[in-house]
Amino acid sequence: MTLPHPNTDQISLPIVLGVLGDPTRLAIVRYLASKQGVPLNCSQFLNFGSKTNLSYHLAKLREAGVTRAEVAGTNRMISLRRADLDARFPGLLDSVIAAAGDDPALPAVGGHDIEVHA
Amino acid sequence: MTLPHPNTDQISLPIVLGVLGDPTRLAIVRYLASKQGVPLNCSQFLNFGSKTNLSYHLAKLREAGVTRAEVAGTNRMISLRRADLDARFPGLLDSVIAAAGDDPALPAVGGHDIEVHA
DNA sequence: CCAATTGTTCAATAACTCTTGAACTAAGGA
DNA sequence: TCCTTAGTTCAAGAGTTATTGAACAATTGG
Repeated sequence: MTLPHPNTDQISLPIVLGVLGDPTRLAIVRYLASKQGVPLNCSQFLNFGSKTNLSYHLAKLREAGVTRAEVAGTNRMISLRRADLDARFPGLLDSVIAAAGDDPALPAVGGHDIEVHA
Repeated sequence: MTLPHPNTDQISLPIVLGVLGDPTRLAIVRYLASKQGVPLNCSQFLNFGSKTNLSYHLAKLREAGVTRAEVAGTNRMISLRRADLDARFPGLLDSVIAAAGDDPALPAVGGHDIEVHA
């Protein structure tokens, strides 16, 4: 029941760059980075289009080695593979996240905070 | 007769990442970086596919703000916009180039050195 | 067991990307 | 002037990507 992930040495630079070259995915990565290593389930960022589309983009990120998805019941806990990416491409993720933070043209880091009781 | 380039503040992160997420263009960038700021004309890297295709990829790089192309007679002198990219996305270009340098799966930094007399 | 919740997979479609050859423009040199 | 050299533009093709709704699987809770 575990989902397929590349291991660290299989992560490819052009694939990672290509995957990050999409505004939706960049926003997802930025959102994950803003949560400082806490894994999150998908429903916390349903701002990113339809359910199907989010699933599609999360699969792209996972298959590229940018994120990790762990199955927890009916949820998938998504986290950034910070350490793996830093080991493979030192400084890359940090500079991308920093650059994304400055860019007002990007979709805002959405994700409603969890509210008990709506 | 000058070709269109974005100015520094128009350079977009997702576009730059998308443009760099192609092995051919990454190889071109890597080649330019290896020449340390010396502008080059196109014919020096005709290893990158057909003439048309090289023109296509160089236009992508230029339009994204990654390279500058200056017209010099019948040649175009191509250079990396290092300073502009560093100003806009600090550390990004360096980490990409460093990462590309380690990746054996990427096309080699070709570009035949200019030989007088074949 | 039945229903609700989470997320994936499938099929379809519109849009975009890469690649090519042929035709073109523009500058330089004999 | 005519030929060559350097690149671009055009038209077309194959292939890929992003997006959607419908149908599906799997877990949790009554």
